[in-house]
Amino acid sequence: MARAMIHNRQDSLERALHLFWQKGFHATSLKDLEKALDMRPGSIYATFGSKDGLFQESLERYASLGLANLERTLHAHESPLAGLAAYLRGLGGLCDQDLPSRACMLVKSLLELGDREHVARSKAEGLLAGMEARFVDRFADAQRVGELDSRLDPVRLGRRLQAEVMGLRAFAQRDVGSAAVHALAEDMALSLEAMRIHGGTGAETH
Amino acid sequence: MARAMIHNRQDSLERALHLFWQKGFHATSLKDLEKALDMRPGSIYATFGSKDGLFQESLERYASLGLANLERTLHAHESPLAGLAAYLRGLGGLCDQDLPSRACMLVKSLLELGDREHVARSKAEGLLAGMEARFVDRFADAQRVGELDSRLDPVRLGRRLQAEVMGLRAFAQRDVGSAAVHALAEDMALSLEAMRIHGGTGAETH
DNA sequence: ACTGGACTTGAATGATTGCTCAATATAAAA
DNA sequence: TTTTATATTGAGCAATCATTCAAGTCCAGT
Repeated sequence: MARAMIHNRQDSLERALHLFWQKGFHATSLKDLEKALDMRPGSIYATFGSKDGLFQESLERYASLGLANLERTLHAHESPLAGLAAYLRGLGGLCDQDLPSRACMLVKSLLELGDREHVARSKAEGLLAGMEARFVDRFADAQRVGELDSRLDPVRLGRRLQAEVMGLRAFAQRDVGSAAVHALAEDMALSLEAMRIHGGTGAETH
Repeated sequence: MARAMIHNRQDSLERALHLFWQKGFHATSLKDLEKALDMRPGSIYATFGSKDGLFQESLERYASLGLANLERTLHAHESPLAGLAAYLRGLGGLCDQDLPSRACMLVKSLLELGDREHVARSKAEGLLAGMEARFVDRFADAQRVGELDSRLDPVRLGRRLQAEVMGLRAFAQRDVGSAAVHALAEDMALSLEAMRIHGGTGAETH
C-alpha cells in the first residue's frame, strides 16, 4: 500500500544532532544536512517539517542522552554527593572523547539563538532547567541522607553546580589540552566533596 | 586635500560591537550593520576591510573594555582575594544593566565560530587566555601577601575562576531573574573568600 | 499485471548573503 | 577657479539561503 522508507528516522536525527552540535544552528546549512543525512530537501521537510523543527528535535534528543548519562552516573553511586562528584570528573574526560563539540549543545544554543528562533531557545532553556532540577533533587537527597548540612539551600547548590558544569564545558572548548580540563574537573569535584559531613550517620541533623 | 570623514571610526566600532555582542557573528548581517552604523557597504568595507575584520576589531574592543573593568575592580581593593570576590559580585549585577547580552562575547564567539572563522576564533581564545592570566597573577599576589595558602597552585585557581565566570555569565543568559544571578554570584564570591587565611600577617607561610 | 498511495527526488523559487566598483561628492591645495 | 586626493554612495554581483512541489519511484494489496 505504500513505499518502504529508506531512512531510519532516529538515525537521521542522530546525524543531524551531530552536525548541529558541532556547527551550531546558523552555520549548519541545509546543504550540510542533505549531505550528512543523505536525503534530498523534500524528504527532510516531509520528515521533520523545517530546519528549525529538526533543530528542536535534535535539542531534545541531545538533552535526553545527556540526562540519561547523568542518571547512569548518579545511580552508580549510593551517595548523592559522590554521584555528583563522579559526574563532574566524568566531564573531565571531554577532551579525550571524539565528540562534535566539547561544549554543551544546550548552552551553545542558549548563547547563539536570538528572538527569531525563540521557540528553540525556550526549548533549550527548559531542558537546562530540567538538568538543574535534577541537581537540586540530588542535593536534597544528600541532606536527607545526612551527608550535607541541612541548613544549606539545595536550590542554590543546584544552580551553582549547573553554572559550574556550564563553565567547565565552555572552558573545555578552548584549546587548552586534556590535562588542564581534567585538573579543572577534579578541582570542582573536590570542592563538591568538601561539602560532605564526615563521621556522622545523619542522626545529628537536629 | 581630501574629503572630511563623516563617521567617527571608534563610534562605528562601538555600534558594531553592540550588534555582534547581541546577535553573534552569523546572525548579524551586513544589512544590520549598515543600519546600525548608518553607513553604506562601500564605506564599511573601506573602513574595516570585511565583516570578519570588523568582528575581530569588535572582539578586541570588547576585551579591552572588559579587562579595564576587571583592572578597575582589582585596584579598588588592596587585598587580591577581596578584589577578585568583588569582581564576581559585580557580575551579579549583569541582569540589572541594559547590556546587549548577559553572556560574555568572547565565550559566545568561542562556542559559535567554526573552522571557517578560525582567525576570529583564535583571537577570542587569546583574549580569554589574557583574562585567565590576570586571574593567575592576582592569585599569586594573594600568596605573596600571605592571604592564600602558598601550597595551592595559582594556575589552577585562575583556571577555575575563569570557568566560574564563564558559567556565571552563561547561566545569566537564561531567563532566571535577577535574584538568582545575584545569589549565584554571591555564592561564588563566598567560596573564593573562604580560601583566605585568617588571623595571620603572612609571616607564618614557613 | 495492475493500481493506489506513501516515499523520494531535484529543479526551481524568491529572498538574502557578503562584497565590489564605477560614479559622485566634498574639502583642501594650487 | 581649477585641480587633486580622499570619502561616500548604492546599484548590482554571484553565491548561497531555506523552502516548495510537480514528477517520479517503488511496494502492498488486489
